[in-house]
Amino acid sequence: MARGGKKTTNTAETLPANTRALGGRAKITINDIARLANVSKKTVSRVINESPLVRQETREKVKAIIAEHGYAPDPQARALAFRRSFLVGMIYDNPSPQYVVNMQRGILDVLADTSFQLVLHPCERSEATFKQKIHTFVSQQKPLGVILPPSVSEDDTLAEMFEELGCEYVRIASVELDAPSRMVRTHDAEGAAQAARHLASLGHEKIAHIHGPKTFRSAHERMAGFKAGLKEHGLSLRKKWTVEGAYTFDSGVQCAEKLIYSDARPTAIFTGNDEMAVGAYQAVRKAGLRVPDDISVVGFDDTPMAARVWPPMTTVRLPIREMGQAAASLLLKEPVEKAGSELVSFTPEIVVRESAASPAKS
Amino acid sequence: MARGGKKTTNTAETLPANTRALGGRAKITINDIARLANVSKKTVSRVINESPLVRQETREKVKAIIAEHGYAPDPQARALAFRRSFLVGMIYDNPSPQYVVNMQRGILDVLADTSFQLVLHPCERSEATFKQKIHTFVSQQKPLGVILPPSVSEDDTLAEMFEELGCEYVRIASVELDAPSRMVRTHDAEGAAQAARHLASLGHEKIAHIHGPKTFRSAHERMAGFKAGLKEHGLSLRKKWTVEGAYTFDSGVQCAEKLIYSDARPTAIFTGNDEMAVGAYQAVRKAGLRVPDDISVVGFDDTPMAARVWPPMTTVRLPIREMGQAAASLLLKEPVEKAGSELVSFTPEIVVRESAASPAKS
DNA sequence: CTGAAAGCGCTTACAG
DNA sequence: CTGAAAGCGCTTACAG
Repeated sequence: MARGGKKTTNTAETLPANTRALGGRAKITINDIARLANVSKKTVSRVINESPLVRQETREKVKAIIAEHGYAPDPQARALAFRRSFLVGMIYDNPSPQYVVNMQRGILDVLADTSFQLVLHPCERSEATFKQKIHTFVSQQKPLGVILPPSVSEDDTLAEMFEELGCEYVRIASVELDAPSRMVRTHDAEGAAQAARHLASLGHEKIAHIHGPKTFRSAHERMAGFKAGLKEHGLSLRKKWTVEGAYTFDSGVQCAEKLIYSDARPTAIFTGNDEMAVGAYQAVRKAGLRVPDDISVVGFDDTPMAARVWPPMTTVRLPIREMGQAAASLLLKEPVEKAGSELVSFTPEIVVRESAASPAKS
Repeated sequence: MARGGKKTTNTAETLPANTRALGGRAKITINDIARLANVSKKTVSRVINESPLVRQETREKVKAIIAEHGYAPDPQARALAFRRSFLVGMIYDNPSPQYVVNMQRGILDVLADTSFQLVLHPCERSEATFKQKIHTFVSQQKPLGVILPPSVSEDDTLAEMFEELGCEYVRIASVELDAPSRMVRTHDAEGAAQAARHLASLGHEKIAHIHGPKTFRSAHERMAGFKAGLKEHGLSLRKKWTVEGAYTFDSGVQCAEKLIYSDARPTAIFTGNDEMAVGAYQAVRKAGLRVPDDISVVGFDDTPMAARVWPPMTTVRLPIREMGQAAASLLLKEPVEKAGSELVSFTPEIVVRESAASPAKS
């Protein structure tokens, strides 16, 4: 048995002092495993990285010793040698906390049993240093990949930057912006069309829409789908009933108030997301009116909040957590496996609760 | 000028091929800075790490060259040499998404302009592998430190584990569990007492409390404070009006229904957190009753949701984001600086909105 | 105050 | 299928 370390002058007693971690017991390394298995560290490395170039027998022997000693390779050392860390970044500017937390959960579901960690990188597209900060983040941390929910996902120049930096990415968006292996697509237009059909079939004609910011592609998609749905019923979205919000609660309140206090008050409002829908609820109530008796409200996303407000909100469900899972799965798969596979996509579906009813006869 | 690299046989033209990152331009390293500044790499290292053992003149020269070339040391290489990464972990089991997202924001506020990254580590205290997973996370990733919101923060054996692993930690809790340098303390009892005083002064006598799970110290603190507040007004919390929830919306609905359909219906409910308060709203409405006309509801936390429900909720505000900031600041400060400083603490304050009113005369 | 040597724990590139 | 050498980009430990 080759028991000699590289420093043959060190006795077994003097070695541990060098190898003890801060306050911990001596940490086992690839060298220990190699010595115990009577192979080179390179072979251990091959086993760790699942290289096919290892004899079955050798592989099993090494694996057994790894398991026996509970050895796990050091992520920092691997990162340095690989020039790539074991981190997955989530880069986001979405203002809805529910959206953010659900997506995190989805990603974490997939990362849970891997050696990858989720690192958060919030940002502001309006900041001048927006891209530079992301560039610094990626070139410093060298994550395996990044996951981009809207609206960050919609920025093509950002995608090019990741490409140049050799960083994998998955874009979650309502438009097919990239190769299938880099996309999780949501059919927002179809979801919005369902909302339109629902309101139209309840008998509404005075229908308003509070859409998200123009900088979000989803805002355009949802509006377009909504218009298409109305058209099927011979209706159209009037300009005076089309208001731009910011996907935030406060903007929902303000936009809904604009509609409520206009000369021609609509009987139904479809909002670009649930946050704004809850804002609309607030405005309706402040005005002494009721949902849905006086004004019907339909949201988008089906965040947990939608079922918790009163009346429970009719909204279009986007499976955000599952989308996060899908994005993380795409990132972790080998390029070979996902090549040729079709696009991963999700079609939202309307969840009918109690915030939309037939308009009062007036 | 010493222009020779270590491989003097390489010409300037052949070097870049070795030093190019995946798809990127040649990356500048500590060796380049050392060569350009005409000092050893060790001296550059000293400047990076702000060692006082560098002559002012030398320091400035090196700093200028670092700035000129936009050099930033490689975090993975530093982590390997330091045996400590540039990550900050947030280890949490709090079921409230709003709480989680607000705390993340607070932490990120502080980490934003540093070289530290926030890594998420959700967990389940009920799982058998709970501690083992955290142990693996910490010993693998070697974060600079971890931030522990309740209820993870309340586990003393966990704190000991971090100590043994040589990992810094900050515990956010409603009880003084640790040294001031490792604690962000919240005076939950005082906040709950304010809720009690408020309800008592409105004239309520039949007052119920839906508290959080017994595994959360905050649940005990809030209940104790609430009882103390009631006592000041000659009131006491009756056992039949004391129900244990799980800090979740659903448990709030169930517990409130138990109270509503009991023989003796209370006129006011104080819940251990806002999630459960919103659940109580739901139960009240399902029963055909109104908040606050039939039953007053007071929450705890003042998450964004509290102001968005109808009627806007009276609740006890805990500055969660600021608590996250405080915890991150504690973690990043040098041990010397924070030693001797007093305990960082936050006292919650009641926010009076519209969900609590005087009970109807019956 | 400064530097040359050795090392952190892995992988790449090369050779057999 | 396997291994010895060199290297990833930093810091520690030691010497001056």
